[in-house]
Amino acid sequence: MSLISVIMKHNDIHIPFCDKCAIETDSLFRHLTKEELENINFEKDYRHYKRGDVLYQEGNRINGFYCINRGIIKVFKTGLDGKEQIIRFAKRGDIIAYRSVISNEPACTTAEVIEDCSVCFIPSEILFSFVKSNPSFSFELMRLTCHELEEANSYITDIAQKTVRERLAEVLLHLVTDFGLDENNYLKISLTREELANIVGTATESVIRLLSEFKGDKLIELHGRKIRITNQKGLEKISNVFG
Amino acid sequence: MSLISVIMKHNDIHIPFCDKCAIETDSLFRHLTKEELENINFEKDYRHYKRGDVLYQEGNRINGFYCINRGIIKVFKTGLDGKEQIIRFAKRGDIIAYRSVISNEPACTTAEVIEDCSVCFIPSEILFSFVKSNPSFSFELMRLTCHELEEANSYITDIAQKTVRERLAEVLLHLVTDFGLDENNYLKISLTREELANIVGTATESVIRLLSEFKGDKLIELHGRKIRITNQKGLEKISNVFG
DNA sequence: CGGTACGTTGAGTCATATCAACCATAGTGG
DNA sequence: CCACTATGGTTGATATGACTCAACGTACCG
Repeated sequence: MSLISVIMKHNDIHIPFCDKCAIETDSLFRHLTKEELENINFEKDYRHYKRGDVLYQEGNRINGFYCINRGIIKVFKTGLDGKEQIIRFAKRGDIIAYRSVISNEPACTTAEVIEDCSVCFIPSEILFSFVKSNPSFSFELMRLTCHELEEANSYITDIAQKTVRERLAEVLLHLVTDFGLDENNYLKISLTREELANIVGTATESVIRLLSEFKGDKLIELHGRKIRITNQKGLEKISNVFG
Repeated sequence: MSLISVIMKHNDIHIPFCDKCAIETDSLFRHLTKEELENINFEKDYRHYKRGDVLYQEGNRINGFYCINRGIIKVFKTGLDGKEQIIRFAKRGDIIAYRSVISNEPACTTAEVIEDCSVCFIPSEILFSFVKSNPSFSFELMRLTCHELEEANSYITDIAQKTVRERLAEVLLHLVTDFGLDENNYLKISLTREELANIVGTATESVIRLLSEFKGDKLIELHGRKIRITNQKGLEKISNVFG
């Protein structure tokens, strides 16, 4: 086996270059200068995590933020009786933990790996310096935050006013737009029933019952954790997204 | 009646100076330079609204944001069947609508006056120019947004996991911290039962029933819309704020 | 005086949570 | 290799929190 093929085979262990990654993922970092990107490249730490690993935990002080290169992470808050409420997911190109860095407070969420991840860890000071010195980066970060805020507010309205049934349909559709379907219309992300319940904000049993109801109505098919979307319009109708 | 006394009597109609106001309210604007404050002062528009007036409506394009000088505003989203979900309140020193300005999207909330207001309207361009040219202002605005985001996430967790009873107690406590109590322990803000329901995310009747239950348990007293907090510890216990 | 908005109470219903039992699968260790 | 355990999934029975609907009271306002 030649050296080249070894490199090719294990190319995921090679540290990705921020400038390349920024363009590919169309991430926030595309607003950085060449010098700034090189700066991150030099300062960052490339790390690998497996399903179930915790990147940081609610209450932890963190001294940097994460940019996801590969894999999927769930970000959740822990409520009463330790029940998780999943706030968001992060995938390639997304950054997490920046909120705690900006507000200089302990993390108010926990980040746990759902699909094996490679992430870049970037020290707080780098973020601070970019925010101070690069107005257009700063502006984009602000836009990103505003966008998340708007999503959070929408979700408050949903969760306060919609039924569990409607919310579950809506969550499935969100997963479709965020993670996409494969060639056979299977959702690319797979979650446990409990995780689904922790997004929707309901009991695991309720998710199970509603999923099999959707299945009975020929809206989806269930193959273990893989969910096939067979009637997206039907889900949209249930979810009430358009009033 | 002397000229002085006329001025004194009607001093609320005189346009407040941003530099004075920024210091008094300890608002975001304290991070602006003297020149920038003078710039706002020159460009801004001072407006008055009465209870029930709408500053801007969901879906509107807005070309500026508001800084509240006096009064109280509720900011809400309209859900299914037109039911309001109150997202936040704004009072003296708070700014609203900045999110839509930053993301350059139509407003995703409606702002309506709860207590007669005086507000300064500041054109979008001013905000943009400050964000671009004043990193410390920009940073503080980002912190503010992050703070709101964190609050929204907490509320999602609450609303998904707590009972209406717990949430109502929690909302009352939030109103205490945000608006305070007068010398007789009456909440300084008064809301209709429906408005309370639209914060908690429940039906008006449920709020009424629970309020009179709290009253029966000697936690509060009800005198029309005025609510007297007689046992704050009791409310804290019910609200489950400390696990 | 009638009208309108808000507040209150009661009765009935339903969606959803809770509790409990059971099955399937995979990993572990003796 | 098999019992053992843990985890996740499923189903049924039951309980109940909260919503809905409806009626009525109250207060203010022109």
